[in-house]
Amino acid sequence: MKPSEHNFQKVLPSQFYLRDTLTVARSLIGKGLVVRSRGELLAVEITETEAYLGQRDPASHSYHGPTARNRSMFEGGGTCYVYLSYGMHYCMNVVTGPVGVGEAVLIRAARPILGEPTFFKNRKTRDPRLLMNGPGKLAQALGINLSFDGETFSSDRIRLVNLGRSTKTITATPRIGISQARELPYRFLAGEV
DNA sequence: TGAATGATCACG
DNA sequence: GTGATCATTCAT
Repeated sequence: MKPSEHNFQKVLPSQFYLRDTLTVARSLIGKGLVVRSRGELLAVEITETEAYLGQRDPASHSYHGPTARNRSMFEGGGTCYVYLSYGMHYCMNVVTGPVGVGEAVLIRAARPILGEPTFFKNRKTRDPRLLMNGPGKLAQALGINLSFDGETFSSDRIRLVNLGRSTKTITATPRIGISQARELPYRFLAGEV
């Protein structure tokens, strides 16, 4: 389907986010992320995610309970949690489960659907492979920053939608860039490894 | 392989 | 208040 034929109207229902976090992480592969940035509509298809299981997961920001930074992780399924990573990159998460639980899915990578010229401009690269193949790169391409923290994924500004596609193969592997619980296969990718 | 770069958090 | 750590990226 050409980008112009998308309407991005099939917003994911709140029920989507209330399932088990690993299920949500897997289900987000192939879904559409739509962002309105300075009046321009941007859209990508999610290709890589990681689950962070809250207070039972030592690698999760919410492992030690609520803090000023992770506050939005506890605000319930469908909330957007954005944080500054390594002092220079933003990373975006989809909160899952009921209010107070503190679980979320990190969006790690995607492929462009709409707004590609803006993505290249934001990323300052010419190589399509380096456009959004990492959480910091994805956020930079989409213009995500802390002002999106606490937003809900059914808003006009940022939303998650069903693209009506099915992803044939989804692979699970260990998570990237963590030092705790490295062995757990909580990372999900579209396709084979 | 390591520098960049700054917020966060546990600890005392 | 302090220092180790960090759900990363990029150039070397």
